[in-house]
Amino acid sequence: MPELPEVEHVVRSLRRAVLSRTIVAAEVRLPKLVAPTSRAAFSRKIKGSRITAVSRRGKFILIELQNLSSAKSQVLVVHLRMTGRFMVLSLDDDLPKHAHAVFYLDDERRLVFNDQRQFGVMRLVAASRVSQTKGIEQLAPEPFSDDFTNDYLKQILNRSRRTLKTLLLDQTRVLGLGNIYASEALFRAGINPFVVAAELSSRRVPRLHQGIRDVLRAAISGNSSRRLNLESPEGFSYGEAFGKVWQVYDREGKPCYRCGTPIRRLTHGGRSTYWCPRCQRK
DNA sequence: ACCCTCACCTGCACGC
DNA sequence: TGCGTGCAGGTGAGGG
Repeated sequence: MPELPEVEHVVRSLRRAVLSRTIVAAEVRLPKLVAPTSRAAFSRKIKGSRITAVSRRGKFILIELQNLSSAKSQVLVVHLRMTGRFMVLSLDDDLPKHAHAVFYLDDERRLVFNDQRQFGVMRLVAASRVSQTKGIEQLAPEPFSDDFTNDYLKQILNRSRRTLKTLLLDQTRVLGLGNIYASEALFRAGINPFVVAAELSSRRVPRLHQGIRDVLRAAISGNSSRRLNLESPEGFSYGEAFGKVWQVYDREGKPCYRCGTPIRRLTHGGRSTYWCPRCQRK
């Protein structure tokens, strides 16, 4: 589910909730979550580790662990995919239905990974190898870094015959957008989602660049204004609940906030694209 | 090298 | 009420 802003928010919440805690035991209940590592090996490696940092790269969550006995530093790399969630529960709380991993902390609490659709993945890697980890090594520059420039975006666009909407979902080209914010970024830029990337006129590239950064920034600050509380799992959801960031997504047939024209939706490749046919003419 | 389709899962909203 | 269909915030394998 989460796109970059939601992952960023999960990272900040994890820092508040579990930074400096030690994992006294780990229990994996869904083997494929940590495959090809066995559940036993995974638990053994993680047990007795202290959480020394929480960060992210794109949509990957990086939980840095210091092994107290061997002084070895490793990183728990987590991808939430569509429905993965972290929660912090007390020992008394019932586990939610899809709790696939439970980390017992040294303060009588449990960090729980819950994932209804079971797409999420977890991997332990040596700290020095995080950037070479499959999935991470090919990622595009962080959208707020100095490397994500208009020129970079222009080059990427020029090399592709795919539509803008499809290209924006490719994390190796543009990092951080998902199906919601790809539509939203294009709306903000006033650009039609079905334009072939290489055919976007040069003067529109900066607008797209701005649209991408603006929507991510707006979503991150919207999320931040309403804190994600890992301790009350029922108390939060991603997306619209966090602020009015969605201007076209899930608004088929409803009037465009800018011009009143009904928002349109098309599915291609099994994914919905939303746009305003007037504000985003070809 | 690129790009498309499908597969991975559960659950919900919808129409009949 | 039940059942079938389509859809859901993401990616990766496999094939053209």
